[in-house]
Amino acid sequence: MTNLTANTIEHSIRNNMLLKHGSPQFLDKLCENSHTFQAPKNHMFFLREQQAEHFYIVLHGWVKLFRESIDGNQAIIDVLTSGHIFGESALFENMIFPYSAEAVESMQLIRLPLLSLKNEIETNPKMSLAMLKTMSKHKSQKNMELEHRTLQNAPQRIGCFLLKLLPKPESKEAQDIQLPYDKTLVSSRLGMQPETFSRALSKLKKEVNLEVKGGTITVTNVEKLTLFCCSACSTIFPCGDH
Amino acid sequence: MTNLTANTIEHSIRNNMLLKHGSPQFLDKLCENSHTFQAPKNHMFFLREQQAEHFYIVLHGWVKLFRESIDGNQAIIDVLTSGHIFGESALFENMIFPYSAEAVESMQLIRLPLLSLKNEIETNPKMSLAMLKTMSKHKSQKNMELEHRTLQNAPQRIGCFLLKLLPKPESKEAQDIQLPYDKTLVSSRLGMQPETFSRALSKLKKEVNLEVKGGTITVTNVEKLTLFCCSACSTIFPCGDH
DNA sequence: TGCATTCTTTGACTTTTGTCAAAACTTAGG
DNA sequence: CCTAAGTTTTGACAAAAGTCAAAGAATGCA
Repeated sequence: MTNLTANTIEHSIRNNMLLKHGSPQFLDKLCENSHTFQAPKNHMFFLREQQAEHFYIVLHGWVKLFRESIDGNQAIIDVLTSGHIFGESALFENMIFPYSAEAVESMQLIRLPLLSLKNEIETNPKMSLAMLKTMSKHKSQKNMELEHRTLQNAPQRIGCFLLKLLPKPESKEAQDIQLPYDKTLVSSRLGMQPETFSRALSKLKKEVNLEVKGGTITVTNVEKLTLFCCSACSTIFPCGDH
Repeated sequence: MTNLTANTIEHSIRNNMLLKHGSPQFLDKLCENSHTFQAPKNHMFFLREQQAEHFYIVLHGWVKLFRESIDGNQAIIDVLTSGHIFGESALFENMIFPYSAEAVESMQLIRLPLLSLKNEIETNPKMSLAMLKTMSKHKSQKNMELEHRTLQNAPQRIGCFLLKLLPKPESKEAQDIQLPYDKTLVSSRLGMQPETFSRALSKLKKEVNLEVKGGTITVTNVEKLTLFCCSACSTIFPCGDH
């Protein structure tokens, strides 16, 4: 686990994909008002509909962002790890969180004041352009996901998920993948039941020669996997959907 | 059909939800460089992957935005009508259109230079904030759609689609709805086959007492419809997903 | 180390959605 | 007014995904 010196924390703030575009004063203030902490597994950072005062940077571990239906089902919106921020969406939703956020495992984070970010976006054109870029990426990822739900079946969606985890996306040689979180969460991230996931993975395994041992998956034939998944899709891997 | 005086065209540009936040000079230039035209049914405005030079405002009629998979299936991204713009997404995708656009029926539009918009967003903070707002709305709509695909079945998705078309969303009295485009397109907009749509609509009809006559649907019991659809969802109608 | 908890897989079955073919219905043009 | 083309519905069946229950694995903690 990361050793949390003041330096690594500042680094995470100042080098964040989005935040780094802020003014020096903004970044200084942000660092000053940051609160670093450890959250245990299943910790709820906030609930949907709640008034938003902070946003978060993940230092270590995984968070899931989700919504719950009236009759008690969950829809996973995203699952994030180191370097990613969450909660910032409330900025554009009247300072109300549009999703709930829960720690998937014990994790380290930085909590930051949302109002500072709001102010910086509204007053620093560079920052609003950076936000625009970030948001646009999110949007096109959502479009991609929707396309996947429409055109791909369960084994194909799993294959696509695996492709994005390849350590060497460009290489065609056999590669090992480690599932980043448990299979139950992967399945709901992909919008299917755990049982469906399990069976679909077996099917995929036979279809494209995977070796599965727990959360470790060896892709023997990257090309075969790519063909299997991407033929149902509008782009062929590597497709920028990362 | 609208009578296309120079006035109505300028009005559509200057009062567009996004564009109206531009500077006077920008709007003047935009009006100057606008090209208004009529497109026949099935006209392709552009194809995905194509270099983008223009974006469009719909004056009349419906466009569909979509992608096509390698093996020939379509995923509908959106279906838009009067007042909406399309093609502008290329701005954030290296000036490459991320979807194809086709006229659903004979329609009227304005074609505008994308570079002007790009420049305005990059130099006018007000405009970039307006773009941010627009984009954020799109993003949260996509999240909503994804939630629907995850949690709702076919009849519920149709019901939800109908709710958004209610002339008096707040009122609970019986109301007539006119489907805005043909059922085949509605079904693919909702991510299902036409046959599934047809059967799911019959089911919905029985379940919540609809009267269906062609493209005209009478909702007798708004509350019942709401309950039927929204119980699978994280918010109850009217849910801001418009 | 060993138990308890949680995760994952499997089996049997149901429900939902898709597919293909044909019939019924609409609609626009001639 | 009638035909031709396109849209919508229906039937029969197939495939995909969900459900429920139970058995197997893996994991963490005491």
